[in-house]
Amino acid sequence: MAKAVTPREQDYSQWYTDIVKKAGLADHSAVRGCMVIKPHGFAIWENMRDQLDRMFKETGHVNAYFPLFIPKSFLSKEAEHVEGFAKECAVVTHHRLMNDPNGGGVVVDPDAKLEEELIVRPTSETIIWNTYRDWISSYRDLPLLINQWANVVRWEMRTRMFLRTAEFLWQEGHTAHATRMEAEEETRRILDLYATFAEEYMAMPVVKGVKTANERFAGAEDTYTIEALMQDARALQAGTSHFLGQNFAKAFDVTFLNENQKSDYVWATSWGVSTRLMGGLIMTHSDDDGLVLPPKLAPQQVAIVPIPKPVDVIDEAAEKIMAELKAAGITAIYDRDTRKRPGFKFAEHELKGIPVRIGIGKRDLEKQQVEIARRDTKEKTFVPIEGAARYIQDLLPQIQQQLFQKALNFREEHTSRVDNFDDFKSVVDGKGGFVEAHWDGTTETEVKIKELTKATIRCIPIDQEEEAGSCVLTGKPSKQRVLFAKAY
RNA sequence: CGGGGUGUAGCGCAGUCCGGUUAGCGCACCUGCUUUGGGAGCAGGGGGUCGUAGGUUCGAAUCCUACUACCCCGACCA
Repeated sequence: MAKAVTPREQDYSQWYTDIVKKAGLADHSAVRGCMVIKPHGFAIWENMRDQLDRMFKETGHVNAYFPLFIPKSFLSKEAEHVEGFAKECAVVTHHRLMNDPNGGGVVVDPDAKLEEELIVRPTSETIIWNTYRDWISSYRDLPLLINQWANVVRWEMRTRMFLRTAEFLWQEGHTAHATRMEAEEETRRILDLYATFAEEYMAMPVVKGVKTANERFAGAEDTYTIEALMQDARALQAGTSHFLGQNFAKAFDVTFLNENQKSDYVWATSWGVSTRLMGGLIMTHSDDDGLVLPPKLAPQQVAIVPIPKPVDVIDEAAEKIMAELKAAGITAIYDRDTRKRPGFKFAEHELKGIPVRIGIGKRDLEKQQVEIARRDTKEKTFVPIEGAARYIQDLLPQIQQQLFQKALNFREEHTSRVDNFDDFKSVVDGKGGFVEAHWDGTTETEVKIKELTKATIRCIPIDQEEEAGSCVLTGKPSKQRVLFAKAY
């Protein structure tokens, strides 16, 4: 029986870490703040990555790869950018080790000091724009639509698996355009792409919006975001798309000749999603029995379990269903390991989040039926063996849809509209979730609210009507509600 | 960087306050038999520089000092 999951207590963090470990997704590593992504976790990430990659390519983007190391001087060329990232950079200062003259192990060779220190990229804007300068000279070179899949390092003080690790995997898109409007369109196009991916593949509802100046990416003119709500009613920034204006073009002197033979700086965007999405996926759907995966991202969508153990007739039936599933484009495993008993396999597959299980026993075969169990609802049903593959083909999209709907219902139940500060505080401290409230538009008020409640402005939602009101803290006039929440 | 906690077998822990045979338990692992429709049972077995270094003591997992690693809570951030 699936237990209701409302792990709002302090042990939510432990619950989350347990699932990550027990489901075989990742582990703490020998290096502080870094994690080992295990095969099951990586397989899910690969599915996400492949789908995103397809979507990028469908919208005209191509992949490339830029260096891991960034000369220190590059980082300081864009003033806000360096200020945003300086505090969390790993720096390479030497290129050689030597045996410790005082005995023992090895030490850094002082003679191998680098003339210019190298930063391990926390993001690649600087080295990419330094490169783009040479790639762009004419409007015919534009737009330049490049994405890279890479790892980056941000030396965070506090880490959590997938949500915030010192090293993480991500994709970062960096585009150059001839006009402001084109770049703005690109920023929004990617935001929509991210939202589509989150909702249709991860079954994770998101709110699209704009960040306030205070929460904006270092060096951007506008930062767009998708914000999701986790099961402990805290918000997660799941992806960002930045309109960079001409900031980086100016910092790295990237100009082009337009059709009127006039030189101009290019307009830029950058955007990214990371392995943090894995954290979002886990925290959106999991229950006390482990991970729950949406069918579209599950490395294996179906697990077939022989009950109690594989014998010829069961093998035969399983192989037949496997072939039918494969023909329908459904991935399945037949778990005929004779060393584990059925109950163990059930629990193991549930822990790993495999969306559907087929149980085949001799008693079932006598009735020409198999048992089909859903991971998300734990419902079991018997279906005729002949129609099993067909049944699952219909079932998977239903599961996908219902996972989304369940998460959406949760979000709606945890979205509150408040008009005074007492209510604001009691909602933030109590049931949590998103709070729609008026804000006077100043950073000062935003910071004050954060100090008082720990809630931050997640975004100014895009798909929302304007509505006159007064700021929940200061009472000053406001044109639109913004979305507050405690966030990861 | 501040506050708290934990380092004992692959994993999870007890033992530490109050020092005293050979350091223990559960899971996992190995062998055998019996089992097998929701994480099998019984019997036997293997595996430990008790985080590191020093100190106190006849004797240290246990007491003292320093160091170190990791986890949790803050501040920072995708």
